[in-house]
Amino acid sequence: MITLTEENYLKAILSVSMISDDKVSTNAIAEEINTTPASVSDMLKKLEEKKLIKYEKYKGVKLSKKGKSLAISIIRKHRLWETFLVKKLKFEWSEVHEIAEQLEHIKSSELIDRIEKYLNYPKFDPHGEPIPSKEGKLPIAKNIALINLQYNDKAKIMGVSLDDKDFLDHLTKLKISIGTELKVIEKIKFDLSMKIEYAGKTEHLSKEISKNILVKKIN
Amino acid sequence: MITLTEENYLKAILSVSMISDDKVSTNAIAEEINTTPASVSDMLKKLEEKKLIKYEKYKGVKLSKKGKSLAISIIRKHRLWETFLVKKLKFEWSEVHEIAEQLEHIKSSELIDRIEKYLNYPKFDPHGEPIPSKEGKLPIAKNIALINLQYNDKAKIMGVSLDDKDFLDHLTKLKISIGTELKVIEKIKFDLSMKIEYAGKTEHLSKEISKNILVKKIN
DNA sequence: AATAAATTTTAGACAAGTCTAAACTTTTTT
DNA sequence: AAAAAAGTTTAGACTTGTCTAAAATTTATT
Repeated sequence: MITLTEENYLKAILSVSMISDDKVSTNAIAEEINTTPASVSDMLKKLEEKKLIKYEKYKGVKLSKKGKSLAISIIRKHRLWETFLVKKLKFEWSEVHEIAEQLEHIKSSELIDRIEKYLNYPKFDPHGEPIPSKEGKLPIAKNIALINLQYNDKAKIMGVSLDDKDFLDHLTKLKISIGTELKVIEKIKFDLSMKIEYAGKTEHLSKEISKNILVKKIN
Repeated sequence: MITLTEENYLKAILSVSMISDDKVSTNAIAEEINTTPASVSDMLKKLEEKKLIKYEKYKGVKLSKKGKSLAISIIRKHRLWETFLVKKLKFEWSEVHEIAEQLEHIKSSELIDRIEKYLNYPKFDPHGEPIPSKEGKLPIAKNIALINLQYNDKAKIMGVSLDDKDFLDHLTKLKISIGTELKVIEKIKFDLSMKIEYAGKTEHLSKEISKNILVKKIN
């Protein structure tokens, strides 16, 4: 039996390894879940014993096949529940993260498969993140961050990479959402902010914002 | 903050006190949640400290106002989730108990209120049990157990008082469900079993079955 | 009313998960 | 290549919830 805490560690390890790919450090995991490196060390021993990770002291950690598949199944549940909350229960996209953090630990694969069917097999969650399949494939969305676009580039917003209430509420206020098409009309080197044009208006976005918006270039 | 375990204890205390009403014994609680009386004693001390129960050593326990309202809110969540699972996700009534046991602990009153609205404010769950209101009123369904009917009585099935897979699957096989109308055509004193007639057929029900079927007399 | 039986509580131990402080490795700097 | 810094692990303590065995209390029986 795998505990809720163990599930959260697996998810954190997957999440960190998405960025850096290779082996994951104790400190990085501790940061991800706001705990101490000492606690992480303790837990890594337990996960190693359960064959959920490959772990060598002082050398970092990688998910095992079993661990990765488990972590992906939790991501799958999280994103399907978020989709359910927004599509069916009419929550705002900024409100669903915390609730989905709880729902993702409900143990019943039958349940999540039925939710998926009920939602008509969605491919993306409300933040534009891809939903892993039942078989455990985690599609890698290869969108780029808005901050990387150049002057005059046109793009379509595909999602966000930060699930934070303040951030999402701010986007909502700016009327920026998935599907919005935009054009970069100025890049300010000094603070890495940028001006964009969309829906007939112009807005100035700080780097904190543009870093976390995912886009696909269009022409 | 109230823990999952504490919630389960409150639910157990409410559940036991529904039968006997008065103060609840340590042993009865232990039996209800399959643990030892010693563990219950330990937990009662903690619940008393949190003012969720009124507890005197060796004298039994009662829910406080706060404790009762919490327990009822858990029942409310349980029954609404069960209704959701059956009505929207097309689960069988025998399949939903275990999943609802998990879902009832999701912390978000907004969520459960939206589920309630999404289901159009149902009054009863799939087993015929009444769903407490948001304000915490637990309607007492005053149906009687089928076993208490007399020879020639007619009745309509209003619900079941046991949420057990084998039991519910058995009823489904007999085509007994909520709304079924029946007539008692024989009562066997020796083993407390009975014969009933419904939907144009006759069935013989053991006391284990008829004890757990709730009915309302009709004429 | 005294004793036996049943019930309940306490004492002490254990497992999971966490933390701080100290010790140990690895990496970086000089 | 030694010293310093950064990163990681261990030791020991604490919390929550559990258990067994023993002690205490209440209830039932004679």
